[in-house]
Amino acid sequence: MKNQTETPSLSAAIADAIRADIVEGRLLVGDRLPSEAELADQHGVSRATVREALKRLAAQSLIRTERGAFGGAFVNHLSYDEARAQQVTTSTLLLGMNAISFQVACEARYALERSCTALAAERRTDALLDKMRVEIETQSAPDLSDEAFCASDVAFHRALVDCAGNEVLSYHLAGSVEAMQPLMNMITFTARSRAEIIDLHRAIVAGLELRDVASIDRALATLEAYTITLGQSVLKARATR
Amino acid sequence: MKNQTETPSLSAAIADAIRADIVEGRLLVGDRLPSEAELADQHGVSRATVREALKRLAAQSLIRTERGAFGGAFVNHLSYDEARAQQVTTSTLLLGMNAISFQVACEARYALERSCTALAAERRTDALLDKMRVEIETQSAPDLSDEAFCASDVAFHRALVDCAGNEVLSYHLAGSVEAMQPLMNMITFTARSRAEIIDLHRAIVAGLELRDVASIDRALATLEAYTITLGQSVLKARATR
DNA sequence: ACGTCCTGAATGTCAGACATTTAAATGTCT
DNA sequence: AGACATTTAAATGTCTGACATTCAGGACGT
Repeated sequence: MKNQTETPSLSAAIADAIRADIVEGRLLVGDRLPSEAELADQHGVSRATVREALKRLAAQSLIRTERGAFGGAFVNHLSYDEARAQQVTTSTLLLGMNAISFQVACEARYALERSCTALAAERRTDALLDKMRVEIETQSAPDLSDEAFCASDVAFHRALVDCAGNEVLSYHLAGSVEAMQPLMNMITFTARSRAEIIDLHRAIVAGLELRDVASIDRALATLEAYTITLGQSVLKARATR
Repeated sequence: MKNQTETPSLSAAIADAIRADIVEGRLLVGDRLPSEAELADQHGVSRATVREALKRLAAQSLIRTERGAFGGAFVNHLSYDEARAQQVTTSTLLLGMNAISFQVACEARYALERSCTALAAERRTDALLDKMRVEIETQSAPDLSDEAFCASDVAFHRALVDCAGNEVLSYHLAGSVEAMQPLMNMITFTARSRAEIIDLHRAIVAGLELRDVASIDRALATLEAYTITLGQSVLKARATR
């Protein structure tokens, strides 16, 4: 939690101080921070500087501000959705900026996803199985765009991880799956490859229904290998272009 | 990526616009943004508003600013360390704010961690095994504080996930393990429980050395069950207090 | 009792100023 | 020509004071 060996800007320092108050429990969810003018007084800086600090915290969804009488900055209740959205933004950028091979990213993604299979087989509900079947139907439409196919694919895997019935696990896994979407979007899915993927999706649903962990793991491993070959063919095509 | 159904503040809107430019590739790593004065002109707002927008982006490590001549705001290269630090902050807050049972968090953590065992057994290096042995030594010191024990525990598991030799996987797993640390810190480790944990750590190292995936998984499952009982005893003690 | 207006406190925005930092241009000496 | 000192300009960081906007709650009148 320490950085700034060089010129620590005041607004960053104030943001760090308030962030520590929140993370370490001195400020609780719903608490109201002092007004900008009061914070400026307390820290001996101008209101503009305090505002920059507050905007930093708002960007991390740590606080929320309300206008009007008895408004102000409040410690925000971080929901799973907000947290996942931030995680996805960060992970997406990380993948996009670090010259990560498609293979490595894919390997990580499916290794993570397999961590839900045992729990998912045990706890899957009919509602989630139905959702997965609906997505398979969607994916089977012949005139579906690549983007829509990818989106449905994400929704399918999202439902799979939700089967584990563990919100924390869902949060982590859904985030890592969604973060892969930009990489997946570069793949053009032929009718042939879509059929292959849909077959594996059906195998996953069947495995969940039978509570057969091994068959789910097998389907995911096959899906991983197949996705990697698809990705490599894209890269090869790009190289010879 | 859409929000603000209500009063979209200008600084938030400008931040969203620039963020989209970065995420969607119109601004590349290292690119310099226009100066604050130019951005203010372009968007028809004051410099203060632009600065608040830039601080939001800086809080997400999307940009970095440099002072002086030919300084400015540059699209930041997001490193694994920065990304993990953010992920940890977000996940820690999420766990702290959502009344998550220790059991659920623990279940998720170990489910995730087991996703690295197959690759780790295959790819573990002597250097990482040595690091894990050093941490076991550290944990064996009788006069170690609970915080130091937890810190060494995190370092041990960090080395374990690094054994998988996949940076992306390490990023996700290390983040989820570190995010658990505040919850782990509430446990007071007796000499007895430390010995138990250290034994399991030894079993993990032995399993890695023999490339015996099943024994690693077994040790992790035992560790999970044991950690959950420790956590529950803390909660029980707290309830009767 | 009920709507209307007013008021006060807070955030959101603006304009202009000054301080500080830093690389590059310029000048100066050997 | 080369090494060093100085100036300069562009940029961020900060401060000040002002005004706009929002909104709960009270005062007021009907």
